[in-house]
Amino acid sequence: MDKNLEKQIDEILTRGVTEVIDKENLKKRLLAGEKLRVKLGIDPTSSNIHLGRAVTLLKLRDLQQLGHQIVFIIGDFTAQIGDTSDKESERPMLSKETVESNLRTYLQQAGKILDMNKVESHRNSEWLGKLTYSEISEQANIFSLAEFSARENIRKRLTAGKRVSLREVLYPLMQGYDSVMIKADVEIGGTDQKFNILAGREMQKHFGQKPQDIILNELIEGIDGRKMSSSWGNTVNITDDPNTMFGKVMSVGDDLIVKYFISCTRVPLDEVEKIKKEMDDEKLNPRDAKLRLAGEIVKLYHGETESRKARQYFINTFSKKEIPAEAPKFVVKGDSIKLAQLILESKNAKSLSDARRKIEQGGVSLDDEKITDVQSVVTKEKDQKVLKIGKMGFVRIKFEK
RNA sequence: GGGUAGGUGGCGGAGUGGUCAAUCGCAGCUGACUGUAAAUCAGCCGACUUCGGUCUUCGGGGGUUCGAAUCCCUCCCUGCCCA
Repeated sequence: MDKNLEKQIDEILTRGVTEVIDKENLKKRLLAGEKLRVKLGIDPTSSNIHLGRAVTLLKLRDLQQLGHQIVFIIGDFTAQIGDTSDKESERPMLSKETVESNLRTYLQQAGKILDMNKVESHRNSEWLGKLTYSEISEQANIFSLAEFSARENIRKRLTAGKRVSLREVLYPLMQGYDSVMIKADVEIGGTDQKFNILAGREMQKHFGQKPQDIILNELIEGIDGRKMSSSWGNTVNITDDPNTMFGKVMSVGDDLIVKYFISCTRVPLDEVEKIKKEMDDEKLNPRDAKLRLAGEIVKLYHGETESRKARQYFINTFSKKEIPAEAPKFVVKGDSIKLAQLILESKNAKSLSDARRKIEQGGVSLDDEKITDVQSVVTKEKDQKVLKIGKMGFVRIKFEK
């Protein structure tokens, strides 16, 4: 047996993974060199792929590199139904147009991680839209109401007196039927998907197939420590520009460093272990570990050069508080402009009142000089000077006729 | 079908005729501090303003009143209980 392959497989089945069902079986099949069909359900409810979702995609990449067939199920049908997994409220149904545009951006972003030429993909509207009432009834008969109401997120809402629609209950059936249609060997997803993915096993058995194995990935916390989710606005998106991405990772709590290293990077595990140990022994400053982490993550999505630049930018602007060399330009037509207006137009405030507030509160400085007069006017003597708004906003002012 | 409770700012949730642009918590913003865009602390947190004020908001529409988120009518939506 190839020792190296076995090591790789072990890593696939453990790194950032919370649970594998059925582990023995899956490991055996992977070792045997079978080409497995690995399913990922994509829910085009939001177009941005964030680090949390990328955990799963990275795992798929590992599998793809071993020669397995990745199969995307695009939930264009289910997206219009709404999933309940780990949601505290009902998800809205989405229009066809939104789903389509989300999908396009999703696939483009997924291409940053996976070789999309080798990915097979299907839309579940292909088959779900054709099912008849009697077929749906047959499938619905596989499950009982008790199983559904026992799910934590459903039960919580039920006891809290929130509405749970019948429509939502159908969701796992659909996801499970997807597995049947593509004859999935393995399905991958976040821990929150456990129930839905397990439903796939039951469905497959019902239709005379071997039940799929399951890899459940760890869910990672967002920059505010809560679960990373688009609806919380605490995500690091893989399309974030290098500086933003770097900064967001730097703002993550210290206790998440190791978890991020494991789930969001492919830094060798023995190195991660070393970093953890050195931090525990206080030989390594968590800040430095985080600098490395941010660098690794940015490198994954933007490449080595950009990663190095982002690191330098961060150190200069936040640690040394320098004004960045490449602040975005803002062109002013004419000879002068009101400061508040300038802040608004350069998108550093959401309204004039907001801009005024920032000035009053001492958040605005021009050419290293704090300005607190709300009525200030910027004249063209300040051409090419840099305006700083808050901690992150920089604008180089350019006057033009 | 019967009963009942509701719909308030990004979210949660007070307020039940004037002192309400509306308590409070979360999110957000600014500052101080810090290795950090973390934590903590302080302030801010509808829009516009010549900083005196002005305008638009409490599910939609209509009404009563000097005056309504608060009272009445009507429409729409939702929860819960019973069938």
